[in-house]
Amino acid sequence: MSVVVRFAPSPTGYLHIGGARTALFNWLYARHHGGVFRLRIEDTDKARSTQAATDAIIEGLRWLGLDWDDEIVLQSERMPRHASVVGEMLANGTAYRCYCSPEELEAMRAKARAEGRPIRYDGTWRDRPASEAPAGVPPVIRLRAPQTGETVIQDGVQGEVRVGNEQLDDLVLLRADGSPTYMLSVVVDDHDMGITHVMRGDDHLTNTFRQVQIYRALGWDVPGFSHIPMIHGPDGAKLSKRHGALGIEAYRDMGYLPETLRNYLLRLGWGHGDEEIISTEQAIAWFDLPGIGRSPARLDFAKLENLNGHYLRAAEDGRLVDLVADRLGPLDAEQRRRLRDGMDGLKARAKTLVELAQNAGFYAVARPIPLDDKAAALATSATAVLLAGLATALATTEPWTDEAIEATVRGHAETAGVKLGAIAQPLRAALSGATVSPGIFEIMRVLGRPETLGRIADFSSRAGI
RNA sequence: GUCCCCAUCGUCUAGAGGCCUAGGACACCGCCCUUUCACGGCGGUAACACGGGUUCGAAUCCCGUUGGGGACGCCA
Repeated sequence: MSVVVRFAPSPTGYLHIGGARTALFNWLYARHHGGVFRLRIEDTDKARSTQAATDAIIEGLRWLGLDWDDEIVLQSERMPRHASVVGEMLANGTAYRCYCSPEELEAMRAKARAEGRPIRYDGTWRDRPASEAPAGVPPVIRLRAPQTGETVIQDGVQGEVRVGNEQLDDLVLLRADGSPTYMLSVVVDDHDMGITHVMRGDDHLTNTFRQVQIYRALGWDVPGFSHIPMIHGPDGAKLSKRHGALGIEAYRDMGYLPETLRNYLLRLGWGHGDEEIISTEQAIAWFDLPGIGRSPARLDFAKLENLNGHYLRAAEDGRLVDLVADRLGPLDAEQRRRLRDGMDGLKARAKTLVELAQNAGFYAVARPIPLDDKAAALATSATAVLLAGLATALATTEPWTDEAIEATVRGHAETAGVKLGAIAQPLRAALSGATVSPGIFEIMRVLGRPETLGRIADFSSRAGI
């Protein structure tokens, strides 16, 4: 049987990190099995759903590189179908009308809670004849669920999970206003879309029992289920905005690469021996249910950063120039050329694009370049004299390569009788405006002779020479 | 309260009864490389939650405890 899976977010917020992982797992599963990955927007809650959220989810999936197959299904457009299914259930007796008011239900729940019984609908209208229905009260439609025995699910991750049917109650399928509930909609849509395997967050595990009951009532085949553990914040508590329940676009803005997120999210709750750095191609080849863990995982930004550093170093220079340019503002051809030529030294020193852009700034500024406090402190008459001498030597250095430049600098340090470090730091300050930077020989090569000499001259005049 | 799930270094995990003196990665600490900071290399600290079983033998199986998490809506 070919695999058909789906990602079904509700557009009440952005694509958060847990949702992104669920989407990734489903996508990987589909691609691994040569199946189909579909996207369904569960927008039946009109009050909370927004177009902006839908757009953000779609944009997030695109950015992550998770492409879906076929048309996007909007659950709201399928409401007539949901209602008609309930009509059939009403006709064959697997569902019934309930006229309880919200107040009655609340009292029922409060009583059950007080008496330590399971909190569930007591079946008041399960067998009452329609003739007793109160006038003018629109009913909800409830599932006539089995009251004895147990409901069992074979979960691809959690194994066999069972619960006594007395724990479950007659859930609402259709609201008083005629709109379908989530429980009903998911089942009907998954069935109609031909979903063979449902993979979703652990928080849905207990919902699954109820959904299975709906499948049974309808006489439909039950799909496979796999419930993946949730992602917790660094402190082990539920993910909050403070930690990481941010939209995926927030991670993009923090300077993480999509391939980093794919790799990191994959390893959060899934493993393949000791493998850590896993390309997407490799992930598709390896991903399957048995590798998914059963316990919840915590978000670890330190590891995310480290991984991002890895992918930054592996990324193509041209692409990084574009990404950095997005953050630095409009760049001219010369600035882009410098960034590109200096990218090698730059990318080894950054964990995120934010850092990369920050560190690359000195290549893009015009003379005289700004110096930070530590760099400015190095601009003394002594260092200025040292650099002025170096500038003279640099004026005739040929060819303008790292090696030749290095030889000139080392030679000048020797004739001046100072250690390389004594000349290297002020030089770094003059060229980059900071005391931390890529290698100075590389910087000079990238900057070119005129700019290099110009920056040194600026530094000297700043020191009053 | 009722039900369900989970439990290996600080974190992510490897481990499917003997290969475990518990492996890898991140983080942390040393050392090396070195003009700074990184990168890289080498080394180190660090875990089977607890208590009972089962077994010749348990991180691995069973039961309980504790601790986390989740579900109990006319939300999804």
